Amino acid sequence: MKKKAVVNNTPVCQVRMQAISDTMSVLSGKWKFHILGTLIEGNKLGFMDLLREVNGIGTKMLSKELQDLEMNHLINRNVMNTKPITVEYSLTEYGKTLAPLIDELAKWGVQYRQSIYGLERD
Amino acid sequence: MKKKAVVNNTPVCQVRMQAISDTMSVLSGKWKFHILGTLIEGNKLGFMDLLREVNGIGTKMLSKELQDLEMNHLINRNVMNTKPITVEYSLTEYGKTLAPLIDELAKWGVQYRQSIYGLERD
DNA sequence: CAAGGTAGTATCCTATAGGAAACTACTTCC
DNA sequence: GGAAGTAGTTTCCTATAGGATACTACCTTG
Repeated sequence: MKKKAVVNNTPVCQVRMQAISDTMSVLSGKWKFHILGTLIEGNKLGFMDLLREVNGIGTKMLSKELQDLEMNHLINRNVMNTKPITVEYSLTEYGKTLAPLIDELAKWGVQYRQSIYGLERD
Repeated sequence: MKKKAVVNNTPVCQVRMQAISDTMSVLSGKWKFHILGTLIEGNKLGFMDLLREVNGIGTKMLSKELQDLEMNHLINRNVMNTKPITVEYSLTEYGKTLAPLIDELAKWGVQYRQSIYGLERD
């Protein structure tokens, strides 16, 4: 009897693995989830707003990550016609489809922290 | 009027950002989602099974990531009492709580790919 | 005209994530 | 006894992610 694949090498399973890679490559790096998470809460935010809200990020990374997200049509960059020029970053409609994923991420993190500090059942 | 935080610096918002960081640190790296995703499908898998199923991973990375996951109580490592010694990796009950998150990740990836290759609405 | 706000760029540097390949150690099959 | 399977470990190497810092450029306010 020849050794068969243990799980599925059916299309559906290949697709699943591919899909995980895709999502990870779009949301790669240390900051994208934070930025998106902040924009979900904040609706429309300027560059300096995000710099303040996203704890620990610097201008270089913020600038670069915002460009990445914009290129993938997850956020809008709107240069406003104000006296000191301001820029409004916001989620696109498409970017909003990430909300369930990010909520799930946050939900699990909350419950993870509880499982460690709440009850030391080790 | 003093400049106030634009979003919320309320506890709930701090907690959310913290939670995202927590989840990301537990699931950091290139492979953890793939490994967990495979174990969700495969139930119980050996080292070589995982090496075959997780496309592109090498022994060093697989070994290291499995150790990480085990340390965080997300997977079990069971050395079986077989003739050529085998090891069974499986999700812990706690690890299974990641299923919704990973499903969400995969779901979004599938729909992302469709949005690119399906309809070129650029 | 200096200070402070807006929104970034540019440069330099380093820690580390992760790949490739070789190697251990044990067993069973042919 | 050599090949092939189990499950890893070790070493060496490099690309790059990301931090710190300084800088541009424009506008407003005192």
